[in-house]
Amino acid sequence: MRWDALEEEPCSMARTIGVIGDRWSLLILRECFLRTRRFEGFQSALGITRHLLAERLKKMVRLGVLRRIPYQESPKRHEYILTQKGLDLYPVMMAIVHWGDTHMVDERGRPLLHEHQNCGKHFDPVMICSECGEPLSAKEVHVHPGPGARPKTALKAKPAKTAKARSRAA
Amino acid sequence: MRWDALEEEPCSMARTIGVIGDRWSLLILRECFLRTRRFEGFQSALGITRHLLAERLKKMVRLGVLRRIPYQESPKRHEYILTQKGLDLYPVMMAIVHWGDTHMVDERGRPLLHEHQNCGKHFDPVMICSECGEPLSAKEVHVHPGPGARPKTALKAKPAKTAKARSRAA
DNA sequence: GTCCTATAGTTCTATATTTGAACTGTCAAT
DNA sequence: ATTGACAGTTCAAATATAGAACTATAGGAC
Repeated sequence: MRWDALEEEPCSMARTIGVIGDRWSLLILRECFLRTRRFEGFQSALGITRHLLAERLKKMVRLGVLRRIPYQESPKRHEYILTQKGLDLYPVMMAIVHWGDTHMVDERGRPLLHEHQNCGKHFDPVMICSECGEPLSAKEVHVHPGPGARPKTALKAKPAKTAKARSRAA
Repeated sequence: MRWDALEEEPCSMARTIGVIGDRWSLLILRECFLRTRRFEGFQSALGITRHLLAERLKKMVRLGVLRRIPYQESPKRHEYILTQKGLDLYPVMMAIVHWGDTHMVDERGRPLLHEHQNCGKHFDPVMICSECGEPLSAKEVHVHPGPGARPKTALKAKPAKTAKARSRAA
């Protein structure tokens, strides 16, 4: 499967993976949320090759996650800022960070603490049901096909052939 | 940067990306949450090559996200189920799906609807602050170094050299 | 005006990863 | 004795990423 095929899948997760499903895009977005805006900033913070960085920034601009805006003339320079669509990825980022904080920290503890300006406290992100407000767990959720569903087919339907079946066909 | 270097980073996001930061791992996990358990099930649902599927399953078992348990003897067959560590990825999955539902659907609407058994309603996942219960947005959160932080260094510190600097050195 | 630096890229080759297709091995059913 | 289901493994070819150098514009130092 090619990357652009993902965006056509009748699955919101596959489509989103087409946007953020590679490590550099996710790390670039982390930097965006930490207020990095410029090419050199991303490059030195991440150690990503300049080639790939240029590529990924272009892609995320094309997909509407980042906007490229000039911050000076002569020489022309631009910076990359999150669009609303990009800002909306915040829960994804926080969910990822929180899982890492829970399962991947070493003995020294968390690398970053998050403070909610609203209440002034260090917090963890918690995911709840929009309807009843209770925390969500996988076991309490059932899925149903929605209006954009497709008859049950594989991402790529293709019957396997055995060696015997092939030799028969030949 | 190599993949295994990610797991050493003093950043919960980088470490998590080392686990789930590639498209196939995420799609395999999607299938796990949709109750797929077996090799052929993953393969036919995703169209992933058998080679990579075997590889990724092994990796996720090694990382403690999946457990490989026998479901029959002769011939020996195993299935892959989520550990608690794997189940804890649910908020990450839901956040990804929800972003796709918001920003990547076509005119036909959502491919999947989620029903919360608790309240019986179709819902969206909402991320809130564990302390005050208010929904989170990027702008209301400040980050501070935690106990596991490291003095400010790049993922990979390496000064750039200009052509001139190089010819001087030669 | 020549050199040096900062910034934002582009280009090139070497290496690593992924794809696609075929092959292996065990057992049950026909 | 053959076929099919299942869970992989193997290998060549295509694609992506890493690493390093190069290009371009402009400001300031000398």
